Formats: sequence, C-alpha cells, structure tokens
Amino acid sequence: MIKIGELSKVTGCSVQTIRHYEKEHLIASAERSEGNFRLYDEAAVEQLLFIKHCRSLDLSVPEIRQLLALNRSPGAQCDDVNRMMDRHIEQVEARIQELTRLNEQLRMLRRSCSNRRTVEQCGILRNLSATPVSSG
Amino acid sequence: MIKIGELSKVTGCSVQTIRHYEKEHLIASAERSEGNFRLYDEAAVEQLLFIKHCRSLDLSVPEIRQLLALNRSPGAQCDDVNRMMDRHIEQVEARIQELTRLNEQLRMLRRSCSNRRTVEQCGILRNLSATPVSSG
DNA sequence: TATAAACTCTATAACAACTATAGAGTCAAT
DNA sequence: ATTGACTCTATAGTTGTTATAGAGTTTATA
Repeated sequence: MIKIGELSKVTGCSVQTIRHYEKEHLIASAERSEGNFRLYDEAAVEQLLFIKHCRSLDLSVPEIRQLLALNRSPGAQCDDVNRMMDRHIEQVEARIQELTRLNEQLRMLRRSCSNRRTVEQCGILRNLSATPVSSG
Repeated sequence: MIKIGELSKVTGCSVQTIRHYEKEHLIASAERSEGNFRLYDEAAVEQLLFIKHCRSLDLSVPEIRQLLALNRSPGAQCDDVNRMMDRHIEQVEARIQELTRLNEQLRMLRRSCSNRRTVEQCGILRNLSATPVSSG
C-alpha cells in the first residue's frame, strides 16, 4: 500500500488531482491509515492510469465516469462506448475546423500590418474595428 | 441613448456579458438614467463590436485590454500589436497540431472496436487500460 | 527526547469567460 | 392598481485542475 505522494509520482497525476478525482467519484474513496492518510494498492494505480489516458484524449470527467461504469459491467454491449467515441471524435474534428478558420482569419489580419507604423495606421486595429467577417 | 437590452440586440452580446465586460473594465462604466439604468451611445456599440470581433478570434480579455489601450494612444508604434498577433497565431497553430494528433489517436482507438461485442472484448476499453502512447 | 523536515489532511479560493439565478427595483401600458 | 417587460446587484455555477491556509502525522536527525 502506498500513500498519495507515491501514487502521484507513479502515475504523473498531481496529489490535488487525485484527491479531486476522489471527490468527483472517478476513483473510489481510498482506505485510510491510522493517521488518516490515504492508502492505495496496485488496482488504484491502474485505474488512475486509465483515467489519465482518457484525459489525455480530452474525454470529459462525465464521459470517463460512464466508461468506468461500462468497464465494471462486462456483460454490457459496447455500442455505448462506440457512440461516445464517435461523438467525441466529431467534437474534436469540429474544433479543428473552427481553429483552422480562425487561423486563416488571424493570418489575414496579421498581413494587414507591417512593423514600424504608428497604431493610427495599423491595419490590424483598423480591421478589428470593422464589422467581423461572417463565419460562413 | 439606448439601454442594455437594446445594446445586446444590436451587438449580439448577452446582457450579462456586457455587464461582465464593464466589471472587467473592458468597456467604460456606462452613464445611468434617473432610474439607474445603463445608457449607451453609438461609440459604445462600436467598442463592443471591436471586443466581440477580438473574442471571435479567441483573443483573451487581457489581450483585448492591451489592444484597446494601444488604440487609445495613437502615437505608439504598433510593434506590440504585431507581437501579440504573432504569439496568438502560434498558440492557435499549436492547439491545432495538438488536436490533430489527438484525433489520430482517437480514430485509431475507435477502429479497435466494432459494435455488438460485450465490453469484455471491447478493444477501446482494453486499449485505454494499457499504458498511454507517448506523445512524441 | 526534542524538533525539524517532509509529508498529509480538510476546506476554500483562484483560474477564464462567461451563464444562470434570486430578489428587488423601474417603467410603460392597461 | 396592476401586469409584464425590462433592469439592477450580488452571488453561485460551469470545467478540470492548481494554489493556499492552517492543522495534523510521520520520519529522520541532534
């Protein structure tokens, strides 16, 4: 059994994050030592790594909760898992498109000003004052 | 002079957002009517549209504050504006790259499970349990 | 044994940029 | 007088952490 600092080192999650996950019921309440310190076993390490992996894929806490629940009911069909992944992938792709459009607009704006002008003549500020381009 | 609801309609910013911007000193404190209602003129409309345009480009509130300050000091060089835009563009492009990598990983993960399996055999859950791919 | 260092505990606030709510006041029309 | 639409302030919630304060525990050293 290891204490929270050790779990933090092993998993790369900060101590506060681990306590936060416990409060959010992503991980079960840990056993406590006599002095009220949290104690973790190997299973806790695995589960925390699972969560960390999910977070690295930008899955939200509620999504992870759902995955963990499914993981605990082995008889269930995994259509739910697939649907969640599909929805998540859609979201990520939508965000990429959004940022790509944004990037084009920013680059266009940036080209409207070269250095060594006063802000009176600054094309960036002038363009920002104009009505925004419709996002279509 | 128009009231906050009218300003909201004209600019497309919500009433709360306008009040929020005032509290954050992005816009000046509005004049008040006898009954303590905020009153806005055409200049307020313009400034709010400027802010909205900046936000649509994901510029942060502190960045916008800086732009507004520069806008108010016409003699200043606009190098600062350019530097801010360059930094911002870098951030956006970094985020796009990050999300693109993420998307690849998600699609790979998604392919590891077809429907109509039980979660015991679900490749997605199995892969999420394995050690995450190093982000390189 | 005293004590200091390193760790842990809980509770609470901060971050960003809003959004939502409660409870009260204002204004125009009926 | 009252209804409805609007506005006001103050406060809390959103998301996933991170940071802080003030206290208790454990371990190592003097």
